[in-house]
Amino acid sequence: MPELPEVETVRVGLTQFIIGKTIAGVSHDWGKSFPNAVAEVQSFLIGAKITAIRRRAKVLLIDLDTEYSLVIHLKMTGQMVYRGTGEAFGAGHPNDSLIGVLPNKSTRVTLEFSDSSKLFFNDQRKFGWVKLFPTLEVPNIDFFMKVGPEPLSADFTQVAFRERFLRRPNTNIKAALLDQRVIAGVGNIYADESLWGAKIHPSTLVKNISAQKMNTLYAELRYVLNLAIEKGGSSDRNYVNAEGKKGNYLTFARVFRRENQPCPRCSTAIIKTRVAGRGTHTCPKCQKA
DNA sequence: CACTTGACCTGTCCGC
DNA sequence: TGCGGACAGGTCAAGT
Repeated sequence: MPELPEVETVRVGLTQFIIGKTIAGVSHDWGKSFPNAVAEVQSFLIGAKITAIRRRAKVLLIDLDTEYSLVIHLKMTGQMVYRGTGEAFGAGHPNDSLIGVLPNKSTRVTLEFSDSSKLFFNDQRKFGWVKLFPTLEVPNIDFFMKVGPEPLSADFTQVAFRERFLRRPNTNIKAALLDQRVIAGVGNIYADESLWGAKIHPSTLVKNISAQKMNTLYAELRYVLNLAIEKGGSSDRNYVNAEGKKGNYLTFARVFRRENQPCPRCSTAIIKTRVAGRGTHTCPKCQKA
């Protein structure tokens, strides 16, 4: 799913549902989805109470009072779906039409809490994972050592934005936006949406983009990320929030998944091409190569 | 070193 | 209706 706005939406939902709960049981059916040893899980997870839910880049962190944290990456198709005490886990649940009976064939990890409510990690493509780390070691995970700044943090300025990108002058701007070491949290949807907003062609080399255009991109990126959070993220296929509900951003999208539809600015038909190895949506008139 | 491609998986859609 | 191929929100490792 899951770019910054989707993971943030899940974080807010989980904060509402599972803070203060005690983990009573864990099960998983796919080693790569939850690679920690069983003994480790027993020692540091069972009986632990959830103290906080955090997000960094596209990664979700569930902090426990054992000073361990669950570190979760949803990759392309991951879901974290909560079902409360007294809610049906299958037939009868209000979200059945979307998610259906849980666990389902995509469920890789299930956490059961002491009040019998449950949290399901579903992941059709099995790229995602849940790992257990000592909370203090989380910042030392290789990914976190390399990842760039949060684009929505209050102290992330347009000057800092330009400086980060100028470290990759010979890369095309789309690849640079997707590179988590440059800035955190941007994926294919919001890369395309923000480049359309700034009228920049995705293949343009970073060094050939003016400071003024980069300032516009900074503003457009923050605009689309904030709007997407407000709309509960984008549900292109699998993404759902902690309640199992879809996000609404794509009804507002200007180019993503809108090939052959009119550009909202100039009515030219949106085209789909391939840039940086990814499906890429542009207006051929507004975004000149 | 910087940049690109393939691999990791399952499922769906599209053309023949 | 079946089958092969391309493609899907993300990262890594390996290749050039």
